[in-house]
Amino acid sequence: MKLATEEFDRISKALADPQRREILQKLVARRMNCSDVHAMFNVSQPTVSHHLKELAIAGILDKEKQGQFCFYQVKADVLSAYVTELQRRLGLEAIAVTPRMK
Amino acid sequence: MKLATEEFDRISKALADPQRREILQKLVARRMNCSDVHAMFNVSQPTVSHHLKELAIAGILDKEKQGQFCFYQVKADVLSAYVTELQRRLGLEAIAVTPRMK
DNA sequence: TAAACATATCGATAAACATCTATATGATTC
DNA sequence: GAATCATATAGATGTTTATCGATATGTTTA
Repeated sequence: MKLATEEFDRISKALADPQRREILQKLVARRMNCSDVHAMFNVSQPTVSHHLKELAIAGILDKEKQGQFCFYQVKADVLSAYVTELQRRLGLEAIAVTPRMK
Repeated sequence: MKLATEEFDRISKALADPQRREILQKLVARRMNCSDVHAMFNVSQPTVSHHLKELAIAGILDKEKQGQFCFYQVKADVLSAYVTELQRRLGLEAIAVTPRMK
């Protein structure tokens, strides 16, 4: 999977915020809905919603609506592609990066 | 090499800006001084100086003064450590990342 | 259908930041 | 030592952004 420059830029920016990185890390462990995430952090529900949206727009979260709930899930292949591209740009050995789990 | 959370945060933020990433990429190819970098981009000299400072504070550039010139050089080991830590946090296989050249 | 719940959007605010011009500092050269 | 060059700092400006409270929208349940 090849990332366009625009996508790469978006992801870099999405990963720049510590709060967003923490949210993402929780979602790496398991798929969750908005209120699950909200319960884990000391920020308001709109703030969580905003961050999830940013991560989804960046393409690293998949959003799936189920009734009144909205589940967010990490797109490991996009993250892999991002890290690979980052390595390339930084002049590091481009070892293929694979998701830990299927 | 293990990165503290604070260093990791700094680097993430340093890599969030496209202009800074482009500057960094030029420095990956070869060590340069400030005016060399300045000549490559359409931003003012103070802006270049600012970006180089940010990258240096983040720990991914080494700054070496030689007379009136100031050379900046990529610290590949720090970048490697950053990418490795990023992979770990993103739940990707933690394959050791090594610099392309010694 | 009314109440409760989950999520998103709106509008505001304060802080961070990328950039500029002007200037200071320090090194080289004539 | 005056002029020139390389870099850094100061101060200002406009933009982006992280966050909030209030509210809208849509869904489930009593």
